[in-house]
Amino acid sequence: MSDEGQLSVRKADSRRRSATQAVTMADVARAAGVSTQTVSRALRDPRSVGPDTLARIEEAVRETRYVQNFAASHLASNRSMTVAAIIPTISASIFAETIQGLSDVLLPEGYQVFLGHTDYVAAREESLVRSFSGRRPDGFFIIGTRHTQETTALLKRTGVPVVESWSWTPRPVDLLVGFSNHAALIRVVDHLVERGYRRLTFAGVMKPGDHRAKERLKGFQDAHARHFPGETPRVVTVASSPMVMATGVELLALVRAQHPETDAVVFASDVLASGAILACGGLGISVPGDLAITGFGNYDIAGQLTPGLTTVAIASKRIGVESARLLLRRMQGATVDDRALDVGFELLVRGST
Amino acid sequence: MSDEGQLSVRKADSRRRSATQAVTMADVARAAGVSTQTVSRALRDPRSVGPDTLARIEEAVRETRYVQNFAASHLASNRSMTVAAIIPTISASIFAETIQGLSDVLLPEGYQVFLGHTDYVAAREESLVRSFSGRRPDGFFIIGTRHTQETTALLKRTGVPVVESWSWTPRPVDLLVGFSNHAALIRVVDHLVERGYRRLTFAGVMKPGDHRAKERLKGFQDAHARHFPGETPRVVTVASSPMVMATGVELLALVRAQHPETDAVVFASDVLASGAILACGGLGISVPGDLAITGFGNYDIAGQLTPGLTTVAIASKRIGVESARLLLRRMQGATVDDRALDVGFELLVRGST
DNA sequence: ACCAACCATGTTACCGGTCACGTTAGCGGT
DNA sequence: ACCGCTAACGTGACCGGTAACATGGTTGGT
Repeated sequence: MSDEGQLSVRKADSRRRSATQAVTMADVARAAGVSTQTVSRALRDPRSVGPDTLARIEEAVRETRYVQNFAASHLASNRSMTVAAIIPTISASIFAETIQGLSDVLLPEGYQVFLGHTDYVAAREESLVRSFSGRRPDGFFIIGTRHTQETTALLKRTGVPVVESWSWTPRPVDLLVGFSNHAALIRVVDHLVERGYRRLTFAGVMKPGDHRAKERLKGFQDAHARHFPGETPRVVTVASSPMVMATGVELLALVRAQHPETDAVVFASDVLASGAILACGGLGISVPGDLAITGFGNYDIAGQLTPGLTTVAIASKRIGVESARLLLRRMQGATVDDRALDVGFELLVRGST
Repeated sequence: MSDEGQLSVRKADSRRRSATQAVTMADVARAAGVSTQTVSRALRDPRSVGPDTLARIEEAVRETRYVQNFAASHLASNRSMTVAAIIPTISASIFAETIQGLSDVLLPEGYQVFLGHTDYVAAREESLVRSFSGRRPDGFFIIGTRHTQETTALLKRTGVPVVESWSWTPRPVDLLVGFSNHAALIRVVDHLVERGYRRLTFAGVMKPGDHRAKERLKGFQDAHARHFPGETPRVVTVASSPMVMATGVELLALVRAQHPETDAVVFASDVLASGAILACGGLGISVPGDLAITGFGNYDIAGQLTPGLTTVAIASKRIGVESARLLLRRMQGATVDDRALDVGFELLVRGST
């Protein structure tokens, strides 16, 4: 009691290392007249201490402007209250929504999200997992299901729950929240064939590490083989162009040059398809009269174009939300019965087909 | 070599708390035949130990699969090697690019990025800063320059560098990397007037906490007052609609209903302007013949529309990159001479005006 | 009245690193 | 031979919390 006001004094030990004059839990304990353990209890579970003790501690926290040090907490309790998220690129708004969903669920529970992006390079993914592991996250969230062998091994060794997403695999590392890109493209092709289109061409950006794009291409090829046995599926790709509308325009030109008989273009993304639809206006190509066009992702623009873009809608935010829920359950010690969740997809038929 | 496979043995001390069988620095030290201090030195500055010792330690790290524990490092050294980033929303691709720039620079330097989003709510910003402070980040990056008083106080008390961005203020909390939204809109209005437009209307989404949108509106109003003294500037806003193209269509309808004489619409964002331009096609409105349209942000779509969208280009990725560089310099102990960096903006005149 | 069960709180050791400082060996100069 | 200096490495204390166990006071059933 009598040492009230000594908070800032903090014996000026010349060996003191930290530059900060940080208030510690001991300061709060002194101000409240209890032990540090009681302060710790009050902060992590207020009901575990007596009501007036709690009030005194809360007052002491306010008075001293105490801010808990998570690093110490982490070290002592072996829980970091963080989740590491690894995505191909932040700039793609569709992944951003997933991250938004993820953090919408995790932040209120006291977890914080580390973000890293791989730019579709497997080696970067591996080095990210490696460096993130040093933070001892309580969970991992990763977009994609294909990793280097070492990445998979690293993830398994962490001993914490791992969610893979945005894709599908029979053998997830741990948990899975995704859908089949392959099945989605089959649905697109079925739809086009049903509408009477016969000369389909797939067009997309194929970055070496973008396995979701590869799965889509594979779906196109498999469906094509089923509908048109013996015919070689038409495929036009660029490897290094950025995922922007101008690339869609470029791809459209390639399609018309290499496969002029094409009556429907299946784009690997709405971004590309939108660029192509807009370009068709200037080129005097009627959509879907001369050429049908499909996209993937159901971006904002898909419904605003004239004609509207037929595309595959993915519940991107929901992927984040469900992943967070799975992680939470596991991080809180519960067991999860269904380790794989298929969020599916929806074919949205609009004017472009 | 021969003790391969014994890693998991680790004397089963019944009082051992951590659930993990984690390899510690002591394990590495034992394997290499040195003290933990030497291992620590080898990891943080390889040149500070002898070359053959270094080789032995590196071999021991590999053999034991040691992963450094940053929490312990943080606690002991008082540096967390993290940066907290707070943005209004992750979904807006334009902020995503800034974050991409930020982490592109910080990750290679060993810093990791915590991400939180406020949804344009000041109270959420405050609670984010509060909870992030517990992680003791070595720096803060925030989009926006307007905060609650308490937020500002919290930021200052952390004692670490803080970058505010995407806006401008004569009194930053610490560092500033941004531009004047106000000046940008003045430039837009000047351009329209120069082109002969006389009946301008501003249209945008005005979320209560979106100060950048407010600054743009203010810029419009001030420029309008200068060009058309005495006239009341026309302004159409919605408060709660999401920032999507459909909202642009909605705003266009409002403009035509409330101010039918309008000959130029100044949108607060490219997203809205793009929706409006696309809708004009369907409504038989000629752009820029009947109506000129401008946007803000120079999104991908702006250059692909017909007509192209006149807009203001912001170096959004560069904001992240420069912010990271400033933070790095300060986190590494250097002093920064120029605490405020104006990345400017560029008016891109296209067909829509 | 007695003892078990329980609640609120304190005590002790420890989490896994790093800092400050100490020690040792090797070297050249005088 | 002595001294000082430097490079390389070790020792002990400490960072700021929390788990496990211990303690003292209440309560309630028999």
